Amino acid sequence: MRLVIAKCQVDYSGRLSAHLPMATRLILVKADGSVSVHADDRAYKPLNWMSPPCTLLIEPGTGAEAGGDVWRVVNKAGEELRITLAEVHTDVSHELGPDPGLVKDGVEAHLQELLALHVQTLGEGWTLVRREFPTAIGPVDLMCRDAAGASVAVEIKRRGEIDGVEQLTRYLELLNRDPLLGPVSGVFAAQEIKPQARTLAADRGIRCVQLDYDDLRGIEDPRLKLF
Amino acid sequence: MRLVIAKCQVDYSGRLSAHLPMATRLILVKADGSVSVHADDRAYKPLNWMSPPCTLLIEPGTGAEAGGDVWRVVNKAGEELRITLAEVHTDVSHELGPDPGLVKDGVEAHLQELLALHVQTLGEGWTLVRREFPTAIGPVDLMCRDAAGASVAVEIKRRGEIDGVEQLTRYLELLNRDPLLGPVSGVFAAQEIKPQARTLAADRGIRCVQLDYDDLRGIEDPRLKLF
DNA sequence: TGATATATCTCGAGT
DNA sequence: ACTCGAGGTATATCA
Repeated sequence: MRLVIAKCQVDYSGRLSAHLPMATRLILVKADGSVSVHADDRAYKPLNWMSPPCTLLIEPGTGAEAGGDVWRVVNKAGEELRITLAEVHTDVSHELGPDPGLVKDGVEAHLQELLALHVQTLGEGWTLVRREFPTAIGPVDLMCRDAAGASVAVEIKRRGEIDGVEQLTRYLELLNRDPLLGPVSGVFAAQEIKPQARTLAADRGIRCVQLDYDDLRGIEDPRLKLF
Repeated sequence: MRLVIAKCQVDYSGRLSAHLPMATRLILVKADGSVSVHADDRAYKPLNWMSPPCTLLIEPGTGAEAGGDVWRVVNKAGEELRITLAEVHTDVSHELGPDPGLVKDGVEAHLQELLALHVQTLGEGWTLVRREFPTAIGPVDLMCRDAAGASVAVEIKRRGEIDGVEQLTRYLELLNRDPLLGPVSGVFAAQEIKPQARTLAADRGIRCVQLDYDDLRGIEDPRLKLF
């Protein structure tokens, strides 16, 4: 990893064109060859960048002025990030080695696990038929039966948006062509459901259920509640 | 901007939980108080971060060992990024000042502007009714009339994918419920149209038009072409 | 402030 | 190589 703080001008041409006028910024060159340019705000997003795989070519500046070099970062798609250096304030390098990587908890897969364990939160007397119930166009998150024994397809999202409703609609359309399954209704379950998604679901006769991750995780054996 | 290269362990708890085992990484502290942790790969995305507005509290390590400090970065929502330092290899600071900011060209908004100015590229004798034509589920990018006076809804994307076709389909379904507008047909216009999107559009009777940004920008007053 | 749409989205998994 | 889905998406715009 090489860290350069320098006055620079940056031009990107590729999927779009973007231009950064001359100013002092941080330039990050990583071991995989990628380059990013950061201002002194926003944690997440660089002002400009080139993702790996890409190649950095340094063209020495003409004459004696400090900086002056032009860095050209190019990738296979023909995109180019061109950095023109004017004054270099800092230039340090350090070998970091590979990173052991990130461990996450609380993503959609966990919601599915938890809800599979507690389908009764969707309705009294409901039972789980199976997780990842296969269809021709992909697996339904949960297939359940309600207290009356009717089939219910459940689509789970962390954030429920319109796309998720469309997805469940496609499943339901397909599943309802199978007379053996009988009529299949739908439940759209998410930690957060956008108004648009709610509206579309209502229009399609799909029930929306808001999930609480901590509640689901905290559900105790109901027998314990007798005491 | 403060740049620290250090062996560190990182834990995030907030919208989910995430953990990074002890390893050498770059820690970026920006002037707005935001903090990000980078490995030696991937230009764009930090391993972990806290977006502004947030507060950095440094708790001195116990005893004499180098590093040892614990950094706690918290925001108003109660999310916390906790960085435990073990060995500090580099620690430099530099004042960057505000950035003049990025100038972009070629995004969807520009395509919409240009196409609104040149609806005749969609068909001889076409006219623009209005941009951002409102419907109950959101605005249609362009509403036009063809040479025969029939309504046409135009959805514009930089990259045309299946979602865009679904979106236009929803608009068309809604618009065609309004007998005053008469039958409304659809045009899906994009710089690049994925085969899947093209197929779905054909299935729905939606015409696909591939846009060329440079062509659109370069269209001159037709009268000039007489000379 | 909340909702909505865009993004050089990025990134990973699966085909 | 391409597609699809998820993301602590982030970010800007608009009500």
